[in-house]
Amino acid sequence: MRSRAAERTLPPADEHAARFARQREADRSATAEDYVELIADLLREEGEARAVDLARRMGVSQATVTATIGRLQRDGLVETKPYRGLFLTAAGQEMAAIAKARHELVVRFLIAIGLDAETAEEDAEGLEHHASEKALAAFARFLAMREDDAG
Amino acid sequence: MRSRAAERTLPPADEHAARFARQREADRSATAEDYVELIADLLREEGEARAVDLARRMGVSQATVTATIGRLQRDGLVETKPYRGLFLTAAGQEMAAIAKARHELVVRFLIAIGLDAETAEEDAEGLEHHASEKALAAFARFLAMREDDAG
DNA sequence: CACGTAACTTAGCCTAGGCTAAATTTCAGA
DNA sequence: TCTGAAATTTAGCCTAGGCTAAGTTACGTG
Ligand SMILES: [Mn+2]
Ligand SMILES: [Mn+2]
Ligand SMILES: [Mn+2]
Ligand SMILES: [Mn+2]
Repeated sequence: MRSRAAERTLPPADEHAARFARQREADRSATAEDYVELIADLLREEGEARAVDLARRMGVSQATVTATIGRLQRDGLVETKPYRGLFLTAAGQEMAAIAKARHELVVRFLIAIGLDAETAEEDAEGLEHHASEKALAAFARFLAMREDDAG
Repeated sequence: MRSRAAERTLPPADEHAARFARQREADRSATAEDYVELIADLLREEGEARAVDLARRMGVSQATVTATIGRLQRDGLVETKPYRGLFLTAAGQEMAAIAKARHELVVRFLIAIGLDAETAEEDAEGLEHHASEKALAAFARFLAMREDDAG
């Protein structure tokens, strides 16, 4: 009988720990992903990506942007020409493309299950960093299936 | 014609910033949620919640657990009787209940859209902290609808 | 009952990512 | 060309959340 495992037991400790470790890993890469995605968007839509605009759009001080950009440079994702705005390395462009594709997939999926567009965008900004490849594939399948029905 | 807004424009800066701010807020509360949820699980399933077990299951050192518990105590979520394990305050129990319900809703939803149980658990550990109330409601609707179909 | 081990805490360190205030640099307009 | 405002950087600070190593404390067992 047991309706919906209310007495779900705890997983093995090491497996449990691995889940949290994966989550911490995702948290660490989230900032880099958001920054390179934003830089790519600004380059495409405004022609240049300035630190001021990053600060404004991230809701953060310019000093914070400078520090973060320093880390992104150290990690080979961003290049700067002093007082000339920001550019993405090949690695940065690749990360941005992946981040953007993932972001848009998550948004479309959330809208498909009934969220309004603005909430979908808000939630996607966080959710995108924690969805595994398998989850993204499931989202894509769901969207594809839905299009078939509409076909 | 335009198939799927490839030229999606950037949102207003303040709205954009608000999304990131919300995400940072969610990140800040994630640790507390995971800890109180785990403490509640351990209390229920093992009868007590020891710091050692938290460390093992979180994949973190005992010193880290001590420090984190200190913050949770400061924030009125946890109580400790020295060398007697951990307990939740009323606020802690409430947060744990909400976290657990949300966790399970996310897991069920992920399974419903085609994820295997283990991946669902892994992803839920991160996703749960970034799904808005509206998103959770959409997940619940989806599950309810699915049960109707099966009915 | 004492004593070794496990549990816990403390001390000291680190990084990411926030902040403000104070330089510094660039650039456009008078 | 000069000069002031805007953009950027630097300096100095903070918290969360990690770590290791070195104490302390409690407890079960011989
Ligand atoms: Mn994001
Ligand atoms: Mn994004
Ligand atoms: Mn979690
Ligand atoms: Mn959880």
